[in-house]
Amino acid sequence: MRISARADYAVRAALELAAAGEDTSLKAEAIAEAQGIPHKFLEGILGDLRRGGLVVSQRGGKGGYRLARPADSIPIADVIRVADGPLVSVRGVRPPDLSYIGPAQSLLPLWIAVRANVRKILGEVTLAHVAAAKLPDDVLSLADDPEAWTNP
Amino acid sequence: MRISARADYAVRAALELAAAGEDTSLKAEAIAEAQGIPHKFLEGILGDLRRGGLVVSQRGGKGGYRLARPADSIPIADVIRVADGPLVSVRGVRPPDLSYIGPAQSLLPLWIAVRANVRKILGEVTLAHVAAAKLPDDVLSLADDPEAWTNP
DNA sequence: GGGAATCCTAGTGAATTGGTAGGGAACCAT
DNA sequence: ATGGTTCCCTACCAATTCACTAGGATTCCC
Repeated sequence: MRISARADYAVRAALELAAAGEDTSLKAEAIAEAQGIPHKFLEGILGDLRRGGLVVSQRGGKGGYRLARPADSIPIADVIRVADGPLVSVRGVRPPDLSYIGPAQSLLPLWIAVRANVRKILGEVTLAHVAAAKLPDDVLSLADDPEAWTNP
Repeated sequence: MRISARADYAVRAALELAAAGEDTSLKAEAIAEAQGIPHKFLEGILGDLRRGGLVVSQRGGKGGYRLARPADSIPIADVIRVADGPLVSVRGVRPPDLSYIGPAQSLLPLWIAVRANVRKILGEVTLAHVAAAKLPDDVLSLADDPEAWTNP
């Protein structure tokens, strides 16, 4: 289960905008430098976020990007979907569109369960949560287990 | 969050072996046909499973592949790791090796929480569970929610 | 108008993913 | 021991992703 560079970069860029405040706009170059993201690559991602309605842009001398809505109304899941497509996919198709035969039939509900769990977390946590370093309690309790930080 | 074709194919192949029984061996071609997997591609995956100690192989006329251990002792997570590397990764690196700065710092515990949740499910469910279509209750209850089957 | 920034298109190269091809090596039965 | 069967290995191909570059058009503020 791989989270792509696009998704990671998109969330980090959105977090910079969240930290700046809803009515402060940042230039793509400033975000790129702050987060160590290739700046032209980031421009393409910010374009996706704009077309997805999550940020608004302004050209010209005092231009830049800012969030289109309050940071506490934007779940991480929304940012990932807009920048990178479906939250969870198997071979590029989303779980309900899969079809398995024989002894693999119960794989479908298994993937669905995994997706439900991922949705629960990424749909609950907002940009405001992460930017303020105040994750919800149920998420924090998952990350608090030292076991969760060990390798395999 | 994408589950690769390799991972999906590997699990499905292992499920065919689990359904066949621990001491019946199946030919790669038979598995490929049963699950609709490109057979030469599958051969490579089965080689990984063999090198990972999950299956044993036999060449020659009555050859094929069979599970190296009982199906109820092989979690799905093991199959995915052996065939496809780390269970969850961000941009190809596993969460504990990431480092974030500024307002993105709390992304790390967030990914850790997501990974912990995925591990919990895929580490608990075994090949025997899926092959017998008898998922554990906690997994089943996640998949039972009709909400979990809807698009975004 | 001029400068500054976004926006759009397009192209390049490396790495990964998904898939194919051919042949060598081992095994079993006759 | 020979032949057929099957695994096993290496190499190759195509598409996609990632990272980066270039150039120009558009829009905005001063």
